[in-house]
Amino acid sequence: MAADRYDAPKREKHWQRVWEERGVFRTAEDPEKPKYYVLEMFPYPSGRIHMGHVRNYTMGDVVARYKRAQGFDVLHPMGWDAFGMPAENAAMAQNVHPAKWTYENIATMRAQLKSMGLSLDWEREFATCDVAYYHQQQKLFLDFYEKGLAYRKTAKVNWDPVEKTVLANEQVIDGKGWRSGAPVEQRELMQWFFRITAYADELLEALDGLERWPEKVRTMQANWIGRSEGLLITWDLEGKKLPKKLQKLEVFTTRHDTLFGASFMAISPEHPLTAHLAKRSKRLAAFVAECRRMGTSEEAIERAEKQGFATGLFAVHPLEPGRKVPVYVANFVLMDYGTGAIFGCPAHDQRDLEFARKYGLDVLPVVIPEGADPATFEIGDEAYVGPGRLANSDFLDGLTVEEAKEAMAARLEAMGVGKRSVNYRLRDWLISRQRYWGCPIPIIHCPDCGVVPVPREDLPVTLPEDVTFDKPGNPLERHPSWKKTKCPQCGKAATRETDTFDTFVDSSWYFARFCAPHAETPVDRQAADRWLPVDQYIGGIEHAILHLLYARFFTRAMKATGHLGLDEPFAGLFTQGMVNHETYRDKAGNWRSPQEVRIVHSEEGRRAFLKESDEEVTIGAVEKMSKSKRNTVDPSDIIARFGADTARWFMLSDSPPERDVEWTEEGVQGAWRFQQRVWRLIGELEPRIKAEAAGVVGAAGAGEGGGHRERTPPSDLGPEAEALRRAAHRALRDVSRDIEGLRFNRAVAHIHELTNAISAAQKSNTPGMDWALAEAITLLIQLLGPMMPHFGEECWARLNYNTLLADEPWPRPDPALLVDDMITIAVQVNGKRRDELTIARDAGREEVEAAALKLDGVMRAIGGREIKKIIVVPQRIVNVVA
RNA sequence: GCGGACGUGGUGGAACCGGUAGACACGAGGGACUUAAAAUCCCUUGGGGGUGACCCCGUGCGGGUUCGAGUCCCGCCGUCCGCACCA
Repeated sequence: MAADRYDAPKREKHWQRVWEERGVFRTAEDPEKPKYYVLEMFPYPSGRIHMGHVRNYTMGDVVARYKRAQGFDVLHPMGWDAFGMPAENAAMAQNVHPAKWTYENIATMRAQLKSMGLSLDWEREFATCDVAYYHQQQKLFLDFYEKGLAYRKTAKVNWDPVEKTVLANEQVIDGKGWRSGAPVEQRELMQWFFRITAYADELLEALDGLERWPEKVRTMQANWIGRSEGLLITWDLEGKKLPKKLQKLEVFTTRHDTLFGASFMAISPEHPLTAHLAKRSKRLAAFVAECRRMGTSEEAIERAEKQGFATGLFAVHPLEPGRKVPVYVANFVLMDYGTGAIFGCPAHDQRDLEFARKYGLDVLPVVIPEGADPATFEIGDEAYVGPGRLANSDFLDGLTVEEAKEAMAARLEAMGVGKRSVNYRLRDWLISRQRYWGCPIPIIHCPDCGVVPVPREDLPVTLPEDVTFDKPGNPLERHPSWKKTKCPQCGKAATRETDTFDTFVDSSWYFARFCAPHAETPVDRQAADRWLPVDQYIGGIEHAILHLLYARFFTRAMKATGHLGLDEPFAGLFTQGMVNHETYRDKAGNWRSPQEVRIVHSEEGRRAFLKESDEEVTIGAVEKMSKSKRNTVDPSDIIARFGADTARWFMLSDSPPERDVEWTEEGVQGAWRFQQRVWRLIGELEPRIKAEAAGVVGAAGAGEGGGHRERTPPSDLGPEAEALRRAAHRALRDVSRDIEGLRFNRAVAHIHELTNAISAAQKSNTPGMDWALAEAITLLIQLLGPMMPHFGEECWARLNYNTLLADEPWPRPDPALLVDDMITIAVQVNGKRRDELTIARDAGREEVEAAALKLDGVMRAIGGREIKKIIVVPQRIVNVVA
């Protein structure tokens, strides 16, 4: 037996070499064929691949191989999202240059990916930190800048005073820098932005057309863009002398129907009016400082109590000049949404209600729910936000909320104090990073000419290599000479922009670059027009919002600058689930890795023990693989032990791809056993199907030319051989359908079924069985080929085919074998299944009824009662109502 | 709080348009082979009852629509995810 084991790790290297030598997966660029672009989100070169990559790239590879076999010209490239902070962190920690660190990681990970046997076109590989790539990105930036899609403005940033650097929100923990631990300051810095808000509406509307995107992602993006229609209302201010600019206060609202319920105004602590007032009030200045302090911590803001500061100012109600409401500075009003000022209507907004209760302000209901009495309707602890009719509201009384909004908007617009307006939650994309390991922003600052783009002929602006990471701050900023240059316009001494791009910029157009990765322009228009959009994009749900939204924006911006001819980059999107694993903890409370643990199945269930000491460890929750919980499994270990095909097969088999999968040793073993089982099966069948060589193996092996293979079965097939043929062709239909729909777990189940059918049929020696077995096993190998590609080749060769399985066309089922003449349907009595009926597929209603009523189980269940009705659903079910 | 998804055996999960619930796999139990183990093969495996053919119950809980509901509708309970003072 041992001799008949398939030695996966050894044979996999062989087939990888064969594919590479023959250039099997080089993109054909054959205009005769229909194109198919399948792309997985490219990895960050962190050092080693993890199981999440294995899952992601296996799925993409199955699709790529399947589509190739279907006759598509497939583009399936790979690259590296190679800029970013970890390289700089490594530089600081280990004194290694970010470039060296990054390219070494890439080399390691490339080798790991190659060991997976992915059908990638490696000739198109690039890293975003390659000068050749970021050179093109700088060109794109200049084009965007000229179109007004990139601009500079001051913005508040999280500043770490020790590291002397800007921190991303997620790097601020409890108001302190994640590395330094120093309290983070809010600083105003000049920053670069992309004008993504210019496309807010378009990005939102186009979501409807993305039919092959998960509903969930579309919803998330829609919420992120957060469009709301409302009204800008201008109020006059009284009570203090104010400079002219500040005498009017503009607010944005979506509930202008409740204007008659207004009882206060609130402005943001960062509002210009606040700033003006704070100059004359120490107490207000202190209040503002307090709000700012709270503002640095995301958590603190969450449940912070509503607080206000009465300014002494009053706003005049636009429709009732006699009515004046107090103006507060309030900590819950955001400066960067709307106008940074609101009017408060406590009866119909929960926040306003809490605020009003705290400061003793009026709560006047103006929307009355259907059926309630306006005279007695009162607001308690909860604001009423539902539908109803207006009351206490002058000309709006009796109108519905929608009608009242319309009437109010019309009235205020006519008076010149209202303006219909659309607001978005989406803000412009801040792309400046004060870091070294990123694409330099190709701009020069001249004391006389101001902001001057680097002339195109001077591109690329490359990163200096001689940088140090021993001090905090941006190495580009403190480099002795790099930023010193001359103004391209006036020739005077000037400085380079030292900000680099957010790495999301790099990943926003890489899919377009893959179409022609060596082009002298960012995108080769002809290649992009052929290949884009990406037909199937596969990646993690964590990129549902930012990466995918930025890529959608980039595609539009690149269209506006003539680089692309389409709006949406990804026609189909699939988001795969995570890879999880059990966690283990020893008695001391330390996390233990799966490699250190032995699992025992006892009567009380599963127990875990340390291999080294036999100490029992507690089995904890199944969680996402992470270094901190030590519940990771290294793909290379698995590949070395079982082979890549086993890892791939397991990744596809257990869970629906969009859901999380739990990596288990038992599951891997099961996958490995299945592979060995098929191998043994072929070994056992070899003598029988070799005898049929002329009929199936030889004839099929001789087939050439990309079409599907015609097989002519012998005319004397017995019923058992016929049944096997049906099972095989059904499996072919089902697996094809499941791969098409990315339901890999179901495809695997159907392959198992076919394997079981072959195993069972193997025992039979009835007429034609040898031929049917040869056909079934051939189809089996073809079906599992995209999932276990090396093993597929090995089996294909063993079946004496003289082609590469990777070059084989996908087989087509024989339609005649997919319909049965005789079918078995259930027969119910009063909705309960009592028997089943095997009958000719095309039997008529009367025939079915008569046969059903004669069944033992049916007669017993009716028990002599009167039959009221018989429902016959052809080829489905019979239900006798008695 | 708002938005969304989901809830099926010991486990992961199947079940198309409302039509035989539990495919397929893992795990478990029993048996064969073996000196023994591993590997492999065979049988059993939702719960309960019956010698048996069979019968009853069963898809988170409670109702409803229907000849028929895991699937549709209403109301709960629970889990997960996203957003979170967005005016």
